[in-house]
Amino acid sequence: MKNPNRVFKDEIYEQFARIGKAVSSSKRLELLDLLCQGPRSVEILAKESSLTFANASQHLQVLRAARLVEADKEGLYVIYRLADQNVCEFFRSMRLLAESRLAEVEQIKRRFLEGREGMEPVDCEKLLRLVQEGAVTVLDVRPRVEYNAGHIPGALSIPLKELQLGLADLPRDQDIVAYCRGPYCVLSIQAVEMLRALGFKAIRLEEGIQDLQAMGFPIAVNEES
Amino acid sequence: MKNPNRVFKDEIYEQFARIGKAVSSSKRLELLDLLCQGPRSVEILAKESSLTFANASQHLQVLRAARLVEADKEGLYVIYRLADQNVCEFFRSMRLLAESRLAEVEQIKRRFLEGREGMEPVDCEKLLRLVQEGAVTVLDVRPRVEYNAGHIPGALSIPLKELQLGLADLPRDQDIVAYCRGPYCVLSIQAVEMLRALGFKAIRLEEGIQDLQAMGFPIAVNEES
DNA sequence: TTATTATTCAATTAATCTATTGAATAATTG
DNA sequence: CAATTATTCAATAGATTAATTGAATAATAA
Repeated sequence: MKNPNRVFKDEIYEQFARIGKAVSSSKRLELLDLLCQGPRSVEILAKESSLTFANASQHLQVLRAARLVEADKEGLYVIYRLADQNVCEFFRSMRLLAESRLAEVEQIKRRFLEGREGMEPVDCEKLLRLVQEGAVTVLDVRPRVEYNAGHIPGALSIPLKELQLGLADLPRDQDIVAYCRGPYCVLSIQAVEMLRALGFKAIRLEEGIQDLQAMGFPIAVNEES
Repeated sequence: MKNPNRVFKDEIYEQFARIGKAVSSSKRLELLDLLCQGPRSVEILAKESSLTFANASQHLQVLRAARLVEADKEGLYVIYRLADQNVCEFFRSMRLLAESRLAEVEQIKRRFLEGREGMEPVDCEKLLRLVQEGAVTVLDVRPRVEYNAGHIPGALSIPLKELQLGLADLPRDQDIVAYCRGPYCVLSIQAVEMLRALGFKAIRLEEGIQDLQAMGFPIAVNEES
């Protein structure tokens, strides 16, 4: 039972499993997905993922122990961020694997969109065509910090919470394509529903910035002030 | 507590976590790694991973429940295989993430190779050069079935177990580059040690077929008889 | 200094996972 | 048919994990 080859393999796969264990909880995956959008404080992460602070903090520490995220204290806040961009790509490949292998994902998505007619998203190739024709306004409804960290070039930033106030900036005669963090972020769905109710022609882009980036589309960044 | 957006997110991330749970055990990762080399019976998988049959069977069923592997009964044997090639790529990206983020992996590898002088592997760019110069014999020491499923073009197949018998086919005046399943498979290390003890000039390639394939190198396949 | 705020720690409980054992099943062979 | 072989199932004990609660810490503001 002490064959050195066996010990070696056990130790190595045990290390790989550290990554697996870190991503084996739905809440940690949600936190990781949020962190793919940019660094955040525990407080914000906890709110966005409907966790208590203590609970979010514990999950973040598990992610940190697996070296997927890092944290720095900035004044009163602890700011967590991805340890590096590969983590974001790894998360994405896991998501894509789940989407392609687990029929339940499609099912859950369909059930959620049930009764919301015309919520079928445009895909990003089509968006690109529309943009090039100049026939469309692209609208980023994520919080402003996320827009600053990376957005579709030329997109307008109106966070969902401020949408009521920002209506004046939106054209009534053009299609509006709203996007947010990706297929499982509901901000763009809410934005489209709201805009339609107000008489705008709004449609939804399913992909988030991470997806577009991975697909090779250009991304615009605003320097932090 | 029944906000439909929250329910949707919980359900979606719970699905993603199915993949994470499946790869959160070191033994399942070892099984998955083996299956990346090709389909196997429970018996063989159990032996290679030092698990009891019952235990291997249970782990394989967990992998199957996450839809990462599939199984078919062929006569007396149940043959497990990867559900699709993306699973192999996902495993590889997880391995690369662990290698880049977890210093312990490098440490364990170093400790294992300690005392085995000159076991530093050649990298595959260098191998390519050597092959093109015709100055080298490439030796695949994996079991014959794995060789048949995919190997380096022009490589000689002598499974480690048959190496003693196959020595006559090996040149004494040329470098021999042995390879196996990858950096955590010890077959090529054992082969190189054995060959050196017998006076051959042997070196090791760290990468396995999966890595070479992912890097875009050509792979040769023998049709099954 | 005290109070406030954000985060972490510690202890508990409930739930889940792992390895182990031995029995059950199912296909094949004698 | 009985025996053999490969695999799975079921039951258990031990270990690990997750959520909850309330207290502790650490930085800042009053």
